[in-house]
Formats: sequence, C-alpha cells, structure tokens
Amino acid sequence: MATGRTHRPATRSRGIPEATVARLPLYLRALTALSERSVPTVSSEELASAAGVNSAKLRKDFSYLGSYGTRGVGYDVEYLVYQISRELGLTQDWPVVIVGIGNLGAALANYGGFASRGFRIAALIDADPAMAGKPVAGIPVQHTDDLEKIITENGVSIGVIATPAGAAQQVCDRLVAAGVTSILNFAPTVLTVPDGVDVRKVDLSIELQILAFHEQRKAGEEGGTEAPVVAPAVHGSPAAVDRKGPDGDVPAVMPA
Amino acid sequence: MATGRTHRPATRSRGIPEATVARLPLYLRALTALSERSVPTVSSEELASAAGVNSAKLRKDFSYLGSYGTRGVGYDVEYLVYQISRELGLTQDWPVVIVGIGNLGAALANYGGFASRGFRIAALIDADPAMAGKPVAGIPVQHTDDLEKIITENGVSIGVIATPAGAAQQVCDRLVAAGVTSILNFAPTVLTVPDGVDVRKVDLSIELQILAFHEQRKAGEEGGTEAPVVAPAVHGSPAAVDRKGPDGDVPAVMPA
DNA sequence: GATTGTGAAGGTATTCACAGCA
DNA sequence: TGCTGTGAATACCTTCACAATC
Repeated sequence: MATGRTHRPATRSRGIPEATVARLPLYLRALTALSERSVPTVSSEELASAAGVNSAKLRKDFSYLGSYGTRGVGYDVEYLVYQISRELGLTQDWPVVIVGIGNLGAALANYGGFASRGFRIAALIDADPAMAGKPVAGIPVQHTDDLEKIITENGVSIGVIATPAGAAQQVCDRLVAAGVTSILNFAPTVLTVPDGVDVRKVDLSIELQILAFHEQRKAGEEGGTEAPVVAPAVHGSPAAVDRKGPDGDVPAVMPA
Repeated sequence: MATGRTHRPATRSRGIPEATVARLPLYLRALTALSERSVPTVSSEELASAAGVNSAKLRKDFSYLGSYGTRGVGYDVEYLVYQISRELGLTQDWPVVIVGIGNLGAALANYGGFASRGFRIAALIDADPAMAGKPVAGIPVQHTDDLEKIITENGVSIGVIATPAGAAQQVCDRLVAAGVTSILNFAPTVLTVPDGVDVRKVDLSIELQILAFHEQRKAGEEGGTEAPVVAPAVHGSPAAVDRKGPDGDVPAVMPA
C-alpha cells in the first residue's frame, strides 16, 4: 500500500519485512504505555495481546530486529522502546508539512500524537490567500506560493496532502520537485510519483467500503434471509455464456 | 488489518480474497471517473494504470467476481461499476454514526465522498453537552446519552469512532452492545471487540512512522549526504550474532 | 489481432511447535 | 520451569505466461 510505483517488489527493506515494519508502531505504542506505567519487563504474550496481534507473530517480528529478549523472562520495556524507535527512525525528529488546511488539515494539525512521536510540523500550507497568516493549532498558515522555499529551508522530506482530490497531484508534483520523498495522501486520488518516492494513502471511503462488504456478508449469512442481490439481466455486455453471477437486470449505476 | 479478533484466519470471505476486496474500492473509483467521462469500455491495462495496480493483478481480482470482461475488447464500464458496487454492498445505503465530533469528527462529517458512495450519516454523537444541537455539516450533534436509541432507531450497523483514545473502548463497547457490527476506528488505540465484529483502524501516526522508516533507509543509502541519522554508538542490529543486553548508553527514550 | 481468464510458479506472511537458554 | 528465537509447515498473494475467445 506504499511503494512509489508499480515496480519495486515491495520487497523487505534491509531484511525487515514490510508487514513487520507496519506493526512496529503498534508495538511501540503498547510499549510506551507500559513504560509510562513503569512496567519493567513484558512477555511476548502480554505485549502481543496489548498490541492486538498473536505472540508468535510478535516474536518473529522482533527476531528480525535482533535478539532483544531474555528467555524465561521476556523483554525489557525501555530497551525495546529504544530499539524500535531507532529502527523506525524516530530518534531524530522529522519536519513535516501539511498541505491543505481545510477541515481535515486542521484536524491533523491539532492531532497531538504528532510532536510526541518523532514528528514536528514545520509548516501548514494552503492555497487560499485568505488563510495566509491565520494560525491553526498555533501555527500560522502559509501560502502555496512559498511551498518550495518552505520545503527547502526546513529540510522537509515528509509531506502530508490534505487537499481536495483535484489539487492533490499538482501539490504532490511540487512537493516532490522541491525534495520531499515521502508522502502521506489523504486525498481520494491515486498519486503518480517518480521512483524513490514513497506514498501512503489514507482513505475514508475505501475503509468504509471494505466494512460494507463484510457487513453485507454478515447480513447474508444468518438465516439466509436477505436477498439483497438484485441480479442484472445481462446488459449489452459480455459473457452471456457460462458466466456465473445471477442475471436479472442491470445498472442503475452509482451516483458519484 | 481488520478482523474482529486475533482468531478468524482472515480467510477469504466467500471466495473473494481479502486483498482483492481491499482493491475493489480503488477500481470502483477509477471506473466511476471513466463513467462520468462516458467512456464505454476499458481494458485491464488502462484500468489498472488508473487504479495504480498492475494489470495481471486486476484481472485476477476480477476473475474472483466472475467473467465480466470480453476478450479482445475489455470491460464494459457501466456494467463493471454495477457489479463491483453490488459486490461491495453499495447498492443499498448504509446509515453510519460518527462518534466524537472534534476536529476530526467534523472533518469526516464534512467529507463529501460520504453520501455519494453508499453511505449516509445517520447521526453525529458527542459527549460534550455544549455540542448538543449544534449543527455540523448541517446535521445537529446529539448527546452520547442517546447513543443506544440512535443506533437502534436508525438500524445503524457501521460506526465511526473519532473520539480521544481514552474514550474509544468505552464508546466501542456501547456501539457493539447496541448492535453495531462494523467499526472504523480513528482513535489511536487497539479496540477489543467480540467475535463477529469487524474493526478497521486508521492511524495517522502509524502511517507517518512507516514513512519515517523508509525515509531513514533512503538517507542511509546514498552518499550519506543527508547525515541526519544520529547513530547511537550502539552496535548494528542483526548479524551481531548473539547481540544482547543493554550496555553502555541505552534509552533516552521517547517522550510520549 | 487484441485482450481476457487462469493454471502454475514464485514470493511473502503467518502459524506451528519445539529446541535452547535463563 | 518459563519464555524466547526460529526452522519447518502452511496459507496467502502476486506475477508470469499462454490458451481461449471475441
């Protein structure tokens, strides 16, 4: 779900599998909570359950980082927090810009977990001149015109796009041209970027649609009641032949 | 990344692999765009590139749904839109409640892609009495006290949690008790739910941390120009064989 | 000739289950 | 005895490559 372009085998980066990397933040969060409660050590079983994964997976994940546990005892909380933080690159802090300070951008700017976890908002950028200078989350919004300058002067390599879909690709291009190499995209668009740039996408409607899929299945399962499927009568289209799907009548397509 | 609890093999649901389900919304979005431009048919190659995946994968994905294409020609756009919508359960519309109307909740409420894609905001709910009655995105906010009533009366089965982390589990429990079986969680917490309830999680700081991981790697690769990595004198990670024990300088742990 | 649909091959990820160590 | 670390087994996903079909 990341990767700059279709190529790049999404292969494990430096020996650590992508799937493992995606779980490290989860472990880190659970560990941080334990650390705050001054818990000195934790077993794979306990930690796994706090992170919502199973313990074998967790141990395998940690084994990619090294042997940081003690047999018969468990893991030293502080030590693990440090090792994972380092592995994730959180021992330095990353200046981040957020582009598009609408409802969502403002929500992101106000999100507390930001500063506390290795990231620092270097700037908020919006295309609306009326926003310029207005403080959001205590940070004055700057105009898109200065985007390149802001990126360069602050050494920003991570950008967050929270603009409308229509503007996202253009903003992305400018960010990349200015030197950003990692992008978190909240706009509902597929971004095209050159090799070497990572894009991750967060998309509300995709998540909801996935839930709807499972929800529908649940409804259909029990009692077999439901009969939601309307079944199209093969339209001017294909596979009249051996095609499976029910037939009935078609579209009435989606809105937009 | 979903699934109710550790168990449930995350197995394919009704023959359609989870990975495929997660891509259907992507295809649907690309198809909808084509549909709006009145494009009648599309090849796997074209559609795949619009959706940002490779064409073999797309064809394989579609093959799980049925044989909806025409060899030598491609796919009928309208027909596919309909089939995918149906598969995702978007031919009905799902009432959704959003709990926690802070910055993020408001942003979600204002998110346009909502109504247009098979979902309808049935209610906005917040624990702050001062919010009650105040309209957000044209919908009056209701108080948490009425949560159960709202869920039941509207037949809501999908809930969105946008509360602070501390309140999330409790809200989740109430939603589930009231009949919600799918939850989209924006709070940075692991939710525990009974079997049969799906949870999906959207987490800004996790995404950023994953980006930071890759970003760090990039910096390390090239000529080392960047030189950002502070590199604790500590030993390398893996191959250090029997690596072990905190010695020398360790932690300097994360804030929170 | 073009493009789909799909077996088969190749990877990646998860889980099992137990040897090894504190 | 208790718990980690990890090979081996399994499950899942992606990609290849080509026969089937329009």
